[in-house]
Amino acid sequence: MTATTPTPPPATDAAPSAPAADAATLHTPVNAWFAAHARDLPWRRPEAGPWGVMVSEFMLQQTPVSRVLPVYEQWLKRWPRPADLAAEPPGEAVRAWGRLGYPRRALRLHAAATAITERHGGEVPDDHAALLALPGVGEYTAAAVASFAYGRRHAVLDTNVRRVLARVVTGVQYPPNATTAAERRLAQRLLPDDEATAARWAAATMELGALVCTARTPDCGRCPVAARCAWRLAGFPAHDGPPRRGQTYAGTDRQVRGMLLAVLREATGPVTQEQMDAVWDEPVQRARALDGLVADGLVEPVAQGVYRLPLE
DNA sequence: TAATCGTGGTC
DNA sequence: TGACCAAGATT
Repeated sequence: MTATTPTPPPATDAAPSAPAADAATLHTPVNAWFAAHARDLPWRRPEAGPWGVMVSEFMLQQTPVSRVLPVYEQWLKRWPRPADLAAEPPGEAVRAWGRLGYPRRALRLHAAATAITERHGGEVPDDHAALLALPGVGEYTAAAVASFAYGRRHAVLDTNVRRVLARVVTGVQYPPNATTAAERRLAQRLLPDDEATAARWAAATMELGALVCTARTPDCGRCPVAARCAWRLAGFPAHDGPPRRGQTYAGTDRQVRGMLLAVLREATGPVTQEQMDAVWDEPVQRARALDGLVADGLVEPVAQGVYRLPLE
């Protein structure tokens, strides 16, 4: 709703009366744009392999690329295969997660590595259903790994793709709050028939959303399908539905959990209650946050008033 | 379905 | 300057 008015594309790029966007007219320009403008991200290089792709997908859940890059490099160097990670205590994954946020992802990635080692011979599965069965892998991540790592044909619906489709095809500024069946049908309908083209399309639409068709200030002048964008052709109508609920953070349990876990991460061994009490002075909320961390398996009680990152 | 779950950068 | 946003999953 507060997005800046998009930059109009140069007149030469806009066909006078372009037809509405459809699958046939979108694949070629979007994939060509991707070929020319894709970022050189480490998990896109051949040497990353399926495990590198999976690690990146876990880290990128709700976390910007710029913050993932250094941690990704450390992880892949330290744990080049799933079995390497599975061989260490889950607490080491939590510690190495650093400040990426949502540390349960570290725990789930460790659990996924364990499952891959035990059930899949140490190889990241290439099958969507097998991927979906892994801890921390939902519909998006399963499709992303199958598509990016193995070239499979899947609709990959992340926040970028949802926004691109909402604008280019549906003609609205933003997609709904939660992914709808209609969005899935649309993504499925737009998926190229050819497997390799579909995999490229998945990465290309994501990249287009990340670099050009951004949430706040889309740069239509650089968009390969601006001439056929339904939202643009409609005159950039503003989002009407209810505003997305804000993610307030200051003073919440999440903030307290984060501060408590930071104490554990930065310590080399077990930590005393006293050390944790020092970072938050409201005792009820502090206790609730710590209980939550223990319940989630992110913190392990060692003895009365002593805690550590989980060894199992 | 809606709430919960971190952290930091941007405008 | 505070609200919004960032390759979601789980319950």
